[in-house]
Amino acid sequence: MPSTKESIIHLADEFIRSRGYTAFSYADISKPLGIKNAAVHYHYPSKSDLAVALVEWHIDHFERFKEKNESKSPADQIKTFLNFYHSIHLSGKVCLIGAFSTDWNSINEDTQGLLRTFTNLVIDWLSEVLQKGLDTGAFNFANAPRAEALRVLTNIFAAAQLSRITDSQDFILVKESIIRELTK
Amino acid sequence: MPSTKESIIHLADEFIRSRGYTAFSYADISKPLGIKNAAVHYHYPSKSDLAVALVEWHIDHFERFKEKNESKSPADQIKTFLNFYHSIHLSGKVCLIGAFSTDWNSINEDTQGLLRTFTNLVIDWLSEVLQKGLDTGAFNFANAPRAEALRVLTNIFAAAQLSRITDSQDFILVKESIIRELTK
DNA sequence: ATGAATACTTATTTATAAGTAAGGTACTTA
DNA sequence: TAAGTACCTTACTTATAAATAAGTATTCAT
Repeated sequence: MPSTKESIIHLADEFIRSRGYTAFSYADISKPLGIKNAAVHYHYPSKSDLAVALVEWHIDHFERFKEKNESKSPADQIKTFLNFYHSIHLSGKVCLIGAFSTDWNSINEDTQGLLRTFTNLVIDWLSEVLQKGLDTGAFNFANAPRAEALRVLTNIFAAAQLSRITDSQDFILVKESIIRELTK
Repeated sequence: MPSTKESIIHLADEFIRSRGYTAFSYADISKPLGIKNAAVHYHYPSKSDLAVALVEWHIDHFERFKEKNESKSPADQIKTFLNFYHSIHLSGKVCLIGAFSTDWNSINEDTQGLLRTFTNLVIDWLSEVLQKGLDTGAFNFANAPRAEALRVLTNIFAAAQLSRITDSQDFILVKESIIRELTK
């Protein structure tokens, strides 16, 4: 059973990634938990403390994701990564990077700094996996690894955003074309 | 000299694309114009009326963009489109699609519907230009036109978002790799 | 000259947001 | 057993948001 503190983070994640950082309040969190908003302030005194804790949670989560998948082939690692975004798409949300990138001017410097760390962690991991796939002949691309990583990342996170609007097969079109292009 | 009504739209565009829809208020708009917030309500009774008007403005603007560039070659049309996003990147903002896609659950149905129209307008235009470039031999890609259009669009709008976070050459890396891939 | 439309202001309402001070309860450790 | 400490509630403050009702000034057509 998750602690109140964990439940708060979980709900904050839900709201930030479905409505945006400025669009949710402590009342949105306290109500479903059956507590008062002052209790949320007890665990996270300010909204930016909550934002910081959320990014930290995602950093931890991503580190575990890396470890869990490090023995897989580059192709399978990329597929697992894209499947993670597929589940985001199915939930109707966007990813943390997508959410906070548009909320950039509404978050404080600490959150911005941690988000930069997190984003570079993802880009660096993608670069490494793509490079490895290039070395083993599993992938085929002409870009520098970081450029290719950026293209994959921007494609997939923006696909999750765009497909909220067009409400179509667009996410799947993008996802499949990423795999096709990398392995062609 | 722009009318008050035009200035309001312009400021709303600034705020929505730099901070997000939920993060700005009528006071943010009325103050720099030297008017009262009730005057903003006079022109746009509710915030969603303002959102609808803004999307309509972007639709008009995009139609004019299409007309102005229709005589150009496919390669130049794509470059002009990417340069438009480059100016968004330099201004530190994101595009309308990027902004409203993360604010999706905070905007009303009318705005959602118009935004869907606008987004498909952009995707359809990109598809056509890409197809024409394929026919004339200027471009080279294996995807269906819509899939290729989606990849270009998601790459460039997410690059504008991502480069707010990483604060680096990442936007330019993505932009140049799009052109390189299309014309290789 | 007048009445209507346009473009506002003044003044207010209602609701919600973020945050805090002070207190209560229960469990825990010296 | 007394003092912490963790985890809350009650009750409040301060600020801001969206929206509206009613009034004012200016222009413009008849």
